[in-house]
Amino acid sequence: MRAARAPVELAEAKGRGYYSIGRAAELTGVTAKMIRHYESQGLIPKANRTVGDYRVYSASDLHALRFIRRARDLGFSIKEIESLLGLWRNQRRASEQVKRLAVQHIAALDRKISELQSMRATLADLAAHCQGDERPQCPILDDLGRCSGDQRRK
Amino acid sequence: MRAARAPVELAEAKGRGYYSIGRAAELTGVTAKMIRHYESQGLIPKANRTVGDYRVYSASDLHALRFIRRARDLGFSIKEIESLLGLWRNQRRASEQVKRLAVQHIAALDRKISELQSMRATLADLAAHCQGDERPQCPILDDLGRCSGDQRRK
DNA sequence: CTTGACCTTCCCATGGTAGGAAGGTTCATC
DNA sequence: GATGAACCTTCCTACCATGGGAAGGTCAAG
Repeated sequence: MRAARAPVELAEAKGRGYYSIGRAAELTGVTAKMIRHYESQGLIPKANRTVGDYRVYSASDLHALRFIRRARDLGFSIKEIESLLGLWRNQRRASEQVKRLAVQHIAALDRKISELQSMRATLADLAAHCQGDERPQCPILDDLGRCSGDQRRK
Repeated sequence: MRAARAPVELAEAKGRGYYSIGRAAELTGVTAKMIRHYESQGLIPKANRTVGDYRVYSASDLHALRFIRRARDLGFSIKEIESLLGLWRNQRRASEQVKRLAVQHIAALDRKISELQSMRATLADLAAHCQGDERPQCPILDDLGRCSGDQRRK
């Protein structure tokens, strides 16, 4: 029997309900690469290691990884996820703070969406006027090449 | 008719209708940084230089830069712009080729848009159920932390 | 000749993800 | 107890478009 906090062997860790990084990746949908990356960025705490220096993850570590995965699927940036994780772990948070982050993010998504929609509309309009045949005449290129109004960026 | 390809002085170049990189940037909305970058990437040909090694741009160079700027505003990638520029310069292109690129890009924009819309919808739904008050109970965090279905990536 | 605006090149950073090389660990099977 | 596969380790590179900044050269005007 090994003394308390000394690094353990992989098999033993598994027996105690720990998971290797590959298994954690499978179970959470976050690649092993990204788990290491998040650790190096400080988004998640440094994982415990076995004697062979393998990372091991507990069920609650997996829980956090799933949280991250889900938040990324919703388009939150790593910084935002850092905040969300903080609130998640803080039992005394006010849901108002969480909602504020969510609402801000919704607004950001809306901005992105309407930006893309405006591109799409312009391009669809151009394409609609293009014959799309073997002739060289093309309103799309004509438009792209035209000297348009204000060239200066915001 | 200008005698040779010998580099000229800046003042002389300006007199002949050439523009410095800073001026070109102002006039096209493409920053000087990006103009150099595009040149290094081969998107635009190497600029002519003065004896002092300053880049100079002709009116038609500016035209191409505006083309690039406009295409980027429409969300085309550099690779796509490379193709578009090729077609633009080729007087014998078929407008069909241009249209195909445009249509493909519209489809890509549509995919992005609906991806963002789906994120937005999920998040708005979560936010709608969150009281947003001083209490810690929060459906947004609850959802993020919940073990959802299939974690494996495509 | 000096000043200051403008230019040059070169390096570094962003953000999120992935690929790969070179080498060590674990574990099951012979 | 050796071998080989599967897995892990660290470290470096790349993507894409953009921008920041340093160190130094060029140019026009005073």
